[in-house]
Amino acid sequence: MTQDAFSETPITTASDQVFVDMRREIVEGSIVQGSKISEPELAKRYGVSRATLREALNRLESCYLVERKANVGCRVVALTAERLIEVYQVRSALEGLACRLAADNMAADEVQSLKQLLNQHLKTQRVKEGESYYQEAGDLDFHYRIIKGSKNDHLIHLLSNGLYQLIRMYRVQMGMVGPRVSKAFDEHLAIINAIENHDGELAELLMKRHISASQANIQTKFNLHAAQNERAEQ
Amino acid sequence: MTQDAFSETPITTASDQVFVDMRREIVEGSIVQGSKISEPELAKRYGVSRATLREALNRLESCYLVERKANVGCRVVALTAERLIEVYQVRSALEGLACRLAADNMAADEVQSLKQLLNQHLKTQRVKEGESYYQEAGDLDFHYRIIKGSKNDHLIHLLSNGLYQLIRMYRVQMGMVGPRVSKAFDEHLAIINAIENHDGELAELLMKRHISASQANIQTKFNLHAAQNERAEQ
DNA sequence: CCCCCCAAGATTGTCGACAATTTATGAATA
DNA sequence: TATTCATAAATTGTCGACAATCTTGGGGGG
Repeated sequence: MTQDAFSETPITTASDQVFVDMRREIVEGSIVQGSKISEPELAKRYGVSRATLREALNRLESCYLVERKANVGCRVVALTAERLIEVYQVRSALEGLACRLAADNMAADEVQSLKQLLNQHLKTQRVKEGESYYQEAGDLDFHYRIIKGSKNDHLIHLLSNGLYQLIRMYRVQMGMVGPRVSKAFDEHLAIINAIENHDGELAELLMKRHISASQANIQTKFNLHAAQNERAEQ
Repeated sequence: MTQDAFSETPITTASDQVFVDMRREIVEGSIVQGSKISEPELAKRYGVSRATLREALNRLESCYLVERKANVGCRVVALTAERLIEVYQVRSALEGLACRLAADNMAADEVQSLKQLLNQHLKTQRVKEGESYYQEAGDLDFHYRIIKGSKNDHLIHLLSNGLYQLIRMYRVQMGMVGPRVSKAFDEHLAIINAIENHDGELAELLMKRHISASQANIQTKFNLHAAQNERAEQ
């Protein structure tokens, strides 16, 4: 599974392409957070007309990566501590729900496949100790499968097309490569066990706790970042 | 508070106007659920160019009122029983969260104002017995204030600009004027009391239960509707 | 010296037309 | 008669240009 796991959009039209490209650049920070977006400039850069670019901007707004004001323009979302908290509060509630539903609705083979994936991640983790593979792609993959396991299309859309790009943006730009790898693995294991036992209540609780831990982890990095920036400005 | 309580968008541009107009027509059923949308036709009807109309369609898609397929077109969302369940599962989780946060973050005067509003609704309800005023506008108002009381902007946006138009669409088109009025009032009272006592856990629980009851109520109407339609088709 | 106002420049919103794709129509074949 | 394929019609996607709005810079008045 690639880093574009959550973008299941088949790219047919030109604005699709621009949307996907811009999304990657924003998430990775090539287009810096908080910066203003000039329509004529970017249209030229991507080699499309302004109408096509605006179509892409609309979709980026839908997934909270840019913000728009009438007659003023677009700017990339700013990664603040407050927003991080807000997003994670919402994420916790929604993914908790997804987890509870998955305990009822996930097919047996889906559960088995996910357990297998976890084991595979464990191996990979041992081999590439210290690498960010597991934390980045592996973690996303795990969460994504559970979300889909909820079988609630509205919820799936809300999380994969709505929140996760923003979450990834925080993770990538904060440089999430911490020592949480092994801990996260254990937490993942407990969650999948609860799901396998169809214990929705427990699964929800564990997922919420897992996400809280993840939030605390990012927040630490965030403060570190902020401190660095302050020092740099002096 | 009007029925447009959840549309806080100041209408500056032409596409804003089309967006608001179309949203009302879709929610109220003037543009029938499930029907295909012809861009040239509607553009002419609203007296704007296709570009402007498409801008509005993009926003309608963002709040789940229309669905889009590349190179095929737009159609109004279809009100199915499955979707109703999905939406209410999400609503329950999100508004439960909002309620829990409101118990911590709502200012004392906001709480007082809300209690006052409830009493006012009680009076109005007695006067206009059987009218749908309370259930429609009053209920929306109550929920909206709590959502805003969460002070979580992301959550507020997700609910008011995202879910509530779709919820209203179900309620309006199912003709929600039931006998749940007095029951709903008691439930609202219990919720606001929990919030006043800063008991977030209880407030969340009560809100989730309140929403479940509301869902059951709509679902009954929905089945009635479906039965009627079946009979009509024979 | 600061503030307000006005004009010039730049940016966004809107329009009509063209290109690309999908859908409808109908003739030919099995 | 049902099916398939090719062609025509209609719809969506994209473009470049114009209109409306906001921003910037400078000059005049307090």
